[in-house]
Amino acid sequence: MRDPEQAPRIHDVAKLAGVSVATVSRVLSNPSIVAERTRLAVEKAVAETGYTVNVMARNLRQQQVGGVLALVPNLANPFFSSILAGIADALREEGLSLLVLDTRRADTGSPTGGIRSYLTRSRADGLIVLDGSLDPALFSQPSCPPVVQACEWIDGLAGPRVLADNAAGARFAVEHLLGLGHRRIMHVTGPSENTLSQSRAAGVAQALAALGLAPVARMEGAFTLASGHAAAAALMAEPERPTAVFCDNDEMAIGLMAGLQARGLRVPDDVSIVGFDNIEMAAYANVPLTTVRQKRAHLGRRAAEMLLAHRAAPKLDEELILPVELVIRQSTAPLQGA
Amino acid sequence: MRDPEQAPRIHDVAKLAGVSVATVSRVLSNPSIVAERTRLAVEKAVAETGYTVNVMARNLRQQQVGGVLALVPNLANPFFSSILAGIADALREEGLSLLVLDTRRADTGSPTGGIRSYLTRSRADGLIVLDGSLDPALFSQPSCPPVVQACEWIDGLAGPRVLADNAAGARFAVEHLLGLGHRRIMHVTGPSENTLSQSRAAGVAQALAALGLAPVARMEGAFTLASGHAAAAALMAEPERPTAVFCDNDEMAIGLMAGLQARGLRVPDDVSIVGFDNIEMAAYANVPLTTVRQKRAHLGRRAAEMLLAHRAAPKLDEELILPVELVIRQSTAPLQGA
DNA sequence: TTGTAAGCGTTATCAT
DNA sequence: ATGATAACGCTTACAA
Repeated sequence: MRDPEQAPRIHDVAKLAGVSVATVSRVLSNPSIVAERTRLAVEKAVAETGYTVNVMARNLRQQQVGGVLALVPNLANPFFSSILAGIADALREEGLSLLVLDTRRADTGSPTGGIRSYLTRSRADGLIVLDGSLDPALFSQPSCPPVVQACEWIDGLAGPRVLADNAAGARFAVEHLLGLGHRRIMHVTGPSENTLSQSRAAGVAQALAALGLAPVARMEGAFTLASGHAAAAALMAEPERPTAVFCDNDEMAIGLMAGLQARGLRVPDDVSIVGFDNIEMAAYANVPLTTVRQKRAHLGRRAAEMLLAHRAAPKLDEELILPVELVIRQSTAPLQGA
Repeated sequence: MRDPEQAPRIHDVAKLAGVSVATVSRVLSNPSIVAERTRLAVEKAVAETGYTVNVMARNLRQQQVGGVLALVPNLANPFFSSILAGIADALREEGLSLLVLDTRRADTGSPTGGIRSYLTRSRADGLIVLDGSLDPALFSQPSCPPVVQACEWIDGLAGPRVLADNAAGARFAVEHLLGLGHRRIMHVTGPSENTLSQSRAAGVAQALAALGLAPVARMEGAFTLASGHAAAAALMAEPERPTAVFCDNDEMAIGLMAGLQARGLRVPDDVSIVGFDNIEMAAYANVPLTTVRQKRAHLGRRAAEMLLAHRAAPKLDEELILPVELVIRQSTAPLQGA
């Protein structure tokens, strides 16, 4: 007899039901191909023993892991975690687990050394990469599972991607400000090497070029509240003070708003502000924030779905661009005296 | 010859190095017990083939999963995701993966049915539960791996826990308001069935009882910006309008602040507000928010460490209470005319 | 329709 | 110090 503390195995169920292990396996995975009599007997035995399949053993046999790994730059950042929520949703529907690796923290020690060991078919059935700053060489090993890039992307890494329409969002934001009569506009950007920053900068340039206007002042931030707050000082220092600011995300916009108000400027009376992302807090900011909405959970879901689709039928280099839209609130107003 | 597309197996390395698979395994897991000559030969063969162990096969053999599952009520909520970041950190140092399950979303369909199938030794080496609303019966199956409760806890589920000192935090908050002369205080709580809400309510009661004061007005919220915003209307409707509010988290405090200001009340001149959590946004709120700091990532890390410790030497029912502290900013001021 | 048995790729026991 | 081999628990040809 087996130690009753141990979890029952398929063998125990088979013995109890008086059938072979193969039949038990069939009942569990494809009940229709087994006779009703036997099926019932097996189901009874399963219930009695409390048997559940050993997922590890099944995965080994089927040469799959049963999980997808998401690589995120900062798990604590709500921007990424809401994308993860969408990914988790789509995966669960397919019976897959979500594995998470925080790339910034994992990197300590050897450069990309900590990460590399996770990028194997034996550890994940697929990869969803949310960190555009990773080395593309990481994904070139033959043992690397299929990859989908989401939200950010890596220069030099081909393959399927799901992105928000960053350029269009930035264009909408600046067009909105231009339409309100603003001409001295400042752009508070993310890090210049970040791919999101780059395409948003392109969108800003498009909006200006369409009206034949010169490029605007720029200030590089870090997507943080603190860097937005710091941008307030930079704005005050401009020889001709901007009347409107487009920030590459809502955190910087809210930080900027706080910084400007602390210096006695009013929003939107003295300065109009537009953000990007439409985080929940945007609607509850000091002055409700005009911003560009992107559906983060939906983006995550689409990325997961694309990964699953590519496992079945790899059509390389598919690129999905999700629409964004401008949400106008109270942080933007017509230029005074325009 | 083996299909060169396939990942190399330990067998391939052994053949190339002219040794047995056992020796290769030893070189990888315990190099010191094999002769230098052979070790070098094996290492050379490993490098040539690009071999990495098949983690799944190893896990099956060693009867472990190599990962810990975190059960979170809402992955998109930054409150939880920063705890996850701490958990992930501690796990990675031990070579374990972080698996994440969003319990609210997984619950769709059968009650707890979606979740139950994840709570097996064959799917996770351990569980970290961040959702106090789950059914304790879920964890009573014999096949359920070790559990540590973190942040929230489940009534009726014994076992190790890591909690912030919620009662003390609430007490600090109310003592602070009382010290400023406030007597008409309102408590905006989380859902009444939530364990956090309960212990914070206890802390509030302690602070009042110490001064022989009567219980304060209460308004039940949902830990969301929107519910805080809604509390503003409730506050205005009170027959004797409160001069100070303690909110069970910062989101509600910020929502409330926005709601009050929209009604023409000033913070802290007309109403003082204290929050809980010290989310990053608290310092950048309209009026920088006085709040109770709890170190979320640290809490997550301690929970993971406790889980790992219990795997080795289970000392049941350990309960770790982490200190919290009051961070005084500008949203609280002495009672006018006190 | 059901049973037998060969793997999946390791690690660990037992010899040598 | 090293090699042969039996597990780990399951799925899936192939046989019957």
